[in-house]
Amino acid sequence: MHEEIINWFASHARDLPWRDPDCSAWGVLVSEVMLQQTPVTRVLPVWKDWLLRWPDPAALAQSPSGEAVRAWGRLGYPRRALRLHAAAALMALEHDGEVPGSYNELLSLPGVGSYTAAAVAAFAFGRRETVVDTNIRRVHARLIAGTALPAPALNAAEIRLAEQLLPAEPGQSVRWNAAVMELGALICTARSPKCGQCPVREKCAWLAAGGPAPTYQPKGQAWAGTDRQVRGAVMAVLRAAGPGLQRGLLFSPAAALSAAPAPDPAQAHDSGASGSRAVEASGLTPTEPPVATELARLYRLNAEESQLERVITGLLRDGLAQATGGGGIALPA
DNA sequence: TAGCCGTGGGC
DNA sequence: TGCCCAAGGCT
Repeated sequence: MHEEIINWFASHARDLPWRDPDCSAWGVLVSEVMLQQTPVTRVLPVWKDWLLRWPDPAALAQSPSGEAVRAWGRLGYPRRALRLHAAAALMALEHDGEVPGSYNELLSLPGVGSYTAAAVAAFAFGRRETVVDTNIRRVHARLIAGTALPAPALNAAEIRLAEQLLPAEPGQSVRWNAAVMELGALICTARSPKCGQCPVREKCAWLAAGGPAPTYQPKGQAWAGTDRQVRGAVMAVLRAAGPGLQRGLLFSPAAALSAAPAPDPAQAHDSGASGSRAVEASGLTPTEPPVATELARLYRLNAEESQLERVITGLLRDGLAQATGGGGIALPA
């Protein structure tokens, strides 16, 4: 089983820049943090820009945290950018500007949990670590346990299984971790697995059992109308705006209506500029076209003032508002 | 531990 | 069209 999966990996692995032997440990760490809950295709361009701009932890630590949040763009979960910046500052201060190589040192960095610590120790430093991510959990569930999906939450039995399956030799253990993860990402996928292309389909307990359905219903996350949706829209405004964003702009329906881009897609390219003029005309504050566009997106959500207040409080609590220069939105209008 | 935290592509 | 899901971490 190990040989078949590792051989499959040798011929089918994606050519990803953070897998290049010349990629720095910093590059690996940045990739792992960006890849937390975010697909590879969306990470790639941001990762490349990020490493060109900040080739090592010290470089990032010397930039304001808001720059990290803006460079993060629309990858999602922007607190990751803040934590990566904090991790860079900590590495500059306590690790001589280097990414530490041990699991425990990595685990102590903000935004680095058990998965990321193990992955960086393994993939950047060649260590023998038990890496357990969602792909590996799913492959183990099917191949070994014979179930369609892993348990709703990671448990001790899964970790023990992963430890038992990990090859003893460090180099082989690294390849095994990467190979099982890649198998889960490309073949043994959550939705419609490509069992016909699987190198270990003959050994799969789930297939042998006839591919039984999941025994529980994964609960989806609500989105429309939630604080998360509003928070994302406010964050987009904060990223687009420079320091000094006016609180009133976030709450004003007048600015909302006038800043709204034309619904006609043919005129959509013009929406930013016209929105900007409209916002300026509303007398609230001078602003930039991208700000007007993001304001318009926020207003179309029709959030109640109480919801906006709650979301802004959360962004202040997390430090995201201050980092982007929008700390002033805490003040009364 | 369960709930929260963004975003957009694919089915 | 919605809904599902993606190399999780933190509280």
